[in-house]
Amino acid sequence: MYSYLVDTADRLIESTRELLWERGYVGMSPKVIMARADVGQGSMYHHFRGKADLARTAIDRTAAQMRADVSALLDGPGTATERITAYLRRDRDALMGCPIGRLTQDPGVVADPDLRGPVDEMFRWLRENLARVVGEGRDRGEFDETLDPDRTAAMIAAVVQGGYVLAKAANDPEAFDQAVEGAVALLAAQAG
Amino acid sequence: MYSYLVDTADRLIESTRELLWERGYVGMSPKVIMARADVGQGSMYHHFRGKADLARTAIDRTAAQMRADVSALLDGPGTATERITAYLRRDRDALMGCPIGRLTQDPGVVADPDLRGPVDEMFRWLRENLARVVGEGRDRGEFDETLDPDRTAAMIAAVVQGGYVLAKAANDPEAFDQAVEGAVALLAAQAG
DNA sequence: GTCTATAATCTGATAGAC
DNA sequence: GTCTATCAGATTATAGAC
Repeated sequence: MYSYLVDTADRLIESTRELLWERGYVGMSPKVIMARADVGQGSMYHHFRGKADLARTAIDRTAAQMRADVSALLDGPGTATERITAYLRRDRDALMGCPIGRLTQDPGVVADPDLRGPVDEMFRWLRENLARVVGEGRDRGEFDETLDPDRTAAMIAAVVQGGYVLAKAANDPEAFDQAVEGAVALLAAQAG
Repeated sequence: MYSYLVDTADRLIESTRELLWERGYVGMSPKVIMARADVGQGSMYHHFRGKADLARTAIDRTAAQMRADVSALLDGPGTATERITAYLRRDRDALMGCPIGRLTQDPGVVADPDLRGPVDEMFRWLRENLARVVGEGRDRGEFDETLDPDRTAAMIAAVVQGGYVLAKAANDPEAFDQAVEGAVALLAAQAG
């Protein structure tokens, strides 16, 4: 796997990113990371200090990618309502869950400030950007004046993260869609 | 710990319940379960077949307790709006997260039908009951006729589960409250 | 940079004595 | 019912040769 990636460190990082998503920090081992990257033990400990170092690098890369993806939607064309709806309805594999959000349930991540830090920053950034768009919509008269941007932003982010939980529990992506559409409908009703 | 519990099996179950909540299935080991319960290895393998058996028993007990707690709120007094708000604002240690919801992020639970089953049933039950109350509120004129009970129920359950994710990411219970209050405000606006 | 060897500890059990 | 002994394999590295 990852044979298309020439760089050894790069293959290790991609392997770690996938495993963090699939199994979390406590659920993955250096051995499995190396096997998936097709990299020997000596190479791994040459490029990284260990499991935590690899995880930190992988989390940073995933967070950066997510910021770019979300920015494209929230700063794209359309009204505030349209951009928020685009974020909510964004194409997702609901059964995979959120590669950053799942880390909040991981005792190994929560216990290590170096690992929790990027997760914290990511959600802080997300909520700020959602709140900004909600505020824009409110100022343009799309939403009621009384709508609180911060709370609404937190609700939107929570519905997405919770939607993954429902989908995984039911082993059915439809549960995610139901939650998202429930939120879209309430926001639309509020706008009208 | 658990010295007040006379029964050995009971102490093992309580220990497992706590560890599943704190560390998840892949993050806990029989050794730690036994140490916390102050029970020897021989006793543990006498009462249970192993880690999975213990976890199954612990999850069932936690799910039963949660059903009772939620029923008390949803089937209690008050309008539909009041009961749903009571569920959303229910006293919680947001930084602890949901003892059932966190299991959906656990590869060891998701991979084992015996362990995922009770989690699936719990959320199915929760969504059905929330949908029933939303439906009652709609029929009584508390909510707009166009409000979809199933989607709204999924949204409510998702906001709670996602609220835990935000709180853990920020290491601050306030994030949970923000998400919940965002949902309460949207539901209230819908009612008006 | 990559390889193999080594190691202390943990994991999740089984076996059999008491 | 509870105890200790034992076990094969995983975990998370370090050491030193190549």
